[in-house]
Amino acid sequence: MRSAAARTARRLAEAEPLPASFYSRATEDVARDLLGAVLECRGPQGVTAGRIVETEAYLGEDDLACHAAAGRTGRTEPLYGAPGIAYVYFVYGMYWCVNAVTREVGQPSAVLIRALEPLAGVELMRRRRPGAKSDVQLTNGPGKLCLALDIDGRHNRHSLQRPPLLIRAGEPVPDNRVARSPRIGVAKAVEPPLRWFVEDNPFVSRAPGHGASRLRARRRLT
DNA sequence: ATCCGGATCGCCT
DNA sequence: GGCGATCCGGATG
Repeated sequence: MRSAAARTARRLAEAEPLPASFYSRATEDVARDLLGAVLECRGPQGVTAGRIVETEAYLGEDDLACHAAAGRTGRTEPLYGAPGIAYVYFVYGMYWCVNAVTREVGQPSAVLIRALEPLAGVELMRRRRPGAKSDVQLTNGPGKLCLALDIDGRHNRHSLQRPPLLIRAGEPVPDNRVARSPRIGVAKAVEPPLRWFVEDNPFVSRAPGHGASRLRARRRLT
């Protein structure tokens, strides 16, 4: 009853949090390297965690799709903070999205976590996402994963290196398993492609494996 | 498979 | 006043 998957989950659950230096780099590099890392949230109900399989880079004030394009405001303040803290924002009047702040203090950029593959606390996630028709729907989108892990405004500006919210090192994803595409839901600044995802992973928010969007969306790194 | 509207509200123009 | 870094359910091909 001790499957390889269970052992892997256990090892990842005990891995060290990624250090601040991991985030003090170009936002594109952080977005790519966050694939495979483990996002974990602890709360009164227990621990939930998942492997990051999809990310997007938001580059700063000159990136029209980045919230920092509006400049330094109450909302965007965390983006100007220390690399390695969380930027958690409220959208569409009902959802939260979580980012990891990158580069350096005063450089307002971040990586949006768009999808997870559940690793721990799946039962808890199911209770928090009663409408999900399958486990894939638990965390295959930025708003969904925040509901499943119970991430919200309380976590805004919180360090990602200690509980209750943290990102641990995980199994690295090789280049031949990584694909890029334009960012989702972004009308402005479609180029360059700033979305990274694990190819063929079923938990990616928009599976590029079907339909006409396939050729457009799928662009492997190697 | 794809398109569309509704929910719901903080934020910036 | 209008619009989102979204999600869901229903209609349409």
